[in-house]
Amino acid sequence: MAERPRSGGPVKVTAAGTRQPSLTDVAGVAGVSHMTVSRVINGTGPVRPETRARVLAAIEELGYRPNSAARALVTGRTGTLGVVALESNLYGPASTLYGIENAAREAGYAITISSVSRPGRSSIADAVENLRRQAVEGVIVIAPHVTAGRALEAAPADFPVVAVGGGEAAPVPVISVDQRDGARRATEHLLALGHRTVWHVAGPEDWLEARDREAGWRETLERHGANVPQVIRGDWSSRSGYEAGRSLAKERDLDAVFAGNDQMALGLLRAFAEAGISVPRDVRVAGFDDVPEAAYFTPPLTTVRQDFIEVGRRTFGLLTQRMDGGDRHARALVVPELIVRESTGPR
Amino acid sequence: MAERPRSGGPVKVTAAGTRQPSLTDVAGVAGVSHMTVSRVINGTGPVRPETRARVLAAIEELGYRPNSAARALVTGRTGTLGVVALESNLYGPASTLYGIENAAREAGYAITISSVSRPGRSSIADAVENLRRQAVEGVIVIAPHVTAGRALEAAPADFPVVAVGGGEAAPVPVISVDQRDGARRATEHLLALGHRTVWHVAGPEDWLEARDREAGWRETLERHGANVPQVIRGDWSSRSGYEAGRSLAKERDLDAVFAGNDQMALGLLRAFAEAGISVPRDVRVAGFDDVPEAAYFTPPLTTVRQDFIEVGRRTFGLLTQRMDGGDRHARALVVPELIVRESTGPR
DNA sequence: GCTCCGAATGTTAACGCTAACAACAATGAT
DNA sequence: ATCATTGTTGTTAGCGTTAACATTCGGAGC
Repeated sequence: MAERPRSGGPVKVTAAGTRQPSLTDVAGVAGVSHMTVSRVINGTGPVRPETRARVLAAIEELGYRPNSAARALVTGRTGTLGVVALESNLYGPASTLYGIENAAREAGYAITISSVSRPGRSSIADAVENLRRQAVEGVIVIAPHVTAGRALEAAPADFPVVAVGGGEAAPVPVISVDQRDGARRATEHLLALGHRTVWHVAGPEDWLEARDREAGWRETLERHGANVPQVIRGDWSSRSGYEAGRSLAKERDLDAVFAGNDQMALGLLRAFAEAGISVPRDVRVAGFDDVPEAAYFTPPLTTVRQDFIEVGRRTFGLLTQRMDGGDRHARALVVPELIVRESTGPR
Repeated sequence: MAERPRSGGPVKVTAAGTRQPSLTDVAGVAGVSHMTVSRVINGTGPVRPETRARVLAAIEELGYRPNSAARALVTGRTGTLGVVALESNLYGPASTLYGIENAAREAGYAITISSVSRPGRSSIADAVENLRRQAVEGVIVIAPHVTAGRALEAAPADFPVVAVGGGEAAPVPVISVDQRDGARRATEHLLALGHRTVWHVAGPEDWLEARDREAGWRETLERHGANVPQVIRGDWSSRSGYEAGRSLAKERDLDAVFAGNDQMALGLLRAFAEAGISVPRDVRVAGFDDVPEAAYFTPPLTTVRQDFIEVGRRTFGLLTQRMDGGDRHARALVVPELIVRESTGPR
């Protein structure tokens, strides 16, 4: 029953103002060395149960909180990952962010974000540099943008960066949803309904997702020997979809339209309603993303669902692999799913 | 012309593997002491132009990056703020987050996020504690939730926490949009169109915003001597709005409905369309938030716009004030704006 | 020619923590 | 009884940075 004296020497107690208690303070109260306290906290090395209890009590009493800066300094690890996010309310990126944050938190990592208002080669590079200055251990770039991919081509080999949904050519691991496959599914679904061809309202040209969806649509039409109409280009917004719809409404043999995302599909529906074109009776419409509202559009929208939470989780997985020295050219594909609703329903 | 020798003693060059260069390494290359390098980097103290140039060259050459952990350890400041965000794709919270991140970045702060899947007393407290362990200098809680507010009541006085859109009773600075006023505007707009009363589809009871909007609606009706119909409760989702719409469609003298947010309004529109009820001819509908899609609903939705970017900016401002010892009971209100569209248009 | 001053630089000591090794007791084997 | 072994605790030395003080040096003032 080694009843040690409750305090050894002159203990540096939280006296001068508001200084946070340190390991040494706890050690003083518990009557042990600071090392023993460290061992209790980290579970490294053996500690006698009574000692442990005494230390835990002291920690509780002082409200001790480990100093992460000191820990990071000595271990060289910060336990923080950076995410470069496009500053937008687009459903996909936001969901991906939460997926990543969840997976990271479970694994004991914190997430620091650096947002980018307009993606561009230098802004992405700046954001990454900004995060490196925060001493993150790795960076995830959510920027499904052509220029983002280009920015990543210069990614240094000695620092782990992964990209989600972009930068196919960059020497960093990439995880993405198979946009082509999704577009193929939507297009084939429309063709199977007997339409001779399918129009397409594409997203902005500098988005990889937009390109891939367009490519998937085009390939499918060509494979089926269908005529490939002129692409109409939008910017993902409902407004641009609306404008596309206004010009499409003038088209004579308009049968089916595949929109690059749900927002633009909404704009289409709006424009068609105004023009007295009934969906699905006169024209069938499909979208992409399956935002939660899509089921309540007028009419409910057929669309392609992407599992963003899964994307986030796998992205985190790819990053940890990369941090452990994994391949710079790893790739992962998430397969989307077609959700059929009334907008492509029976007439 | 003090041409010092290019290297003094045995400089600890980046030799053993991948160790990052330190101040001392830079000092060795530049032929100065590490303190001079520190002064060049931080702009503290005088340095001769030639010396500065030499140091900058050495920094460039080695690709030196200051070690933020070491800096944080000695200064006691991490330059990081924490944000507790509700894990949702709701338009408002996501926009607020970006507003905060922008303002913070401009001021040289990094943002660490900790998301919370379901708000609750302990989960919020856990998230805050989690962030404190990351040594953030202050925390912003975006959780317009009743329980969130309650969790903040226990917020320690020695650590700066601010809340956005919640926790009216908590001893922390709060910034919020004037929900009551927004609801009043929408309700009065509908009453002014000649309706005897206005129905309300409210958000979940444990959301403060839902309560405030409901209160604003109720007050307005009472002030105008209108009958106050039974509130229908949703959960912000389009699905719940749709269900509310189905039951409202059976109501006999249904004239006008004020939905607690735009998503639920969308559900209403859908249900009414299915029931053969025309908006705005048979029923007028208003929403809340002005999500970007609202202008393209069928019909375009009258709604109350909140400036979330402004909210984010002011939240950051309030936090920095608080960190400088500002009042724990500061409050800030952002005034919303009514946007009139076809859903409450002429019949 | 000497002192004094300020500009420029250097030296030393923390900051709070973990890694590495040292020390000591109790335990069991010999 | 002796010695290695194991369990438990302590001591010391950094990690890379900034704060505080010390030093050097050239020129201004007398």
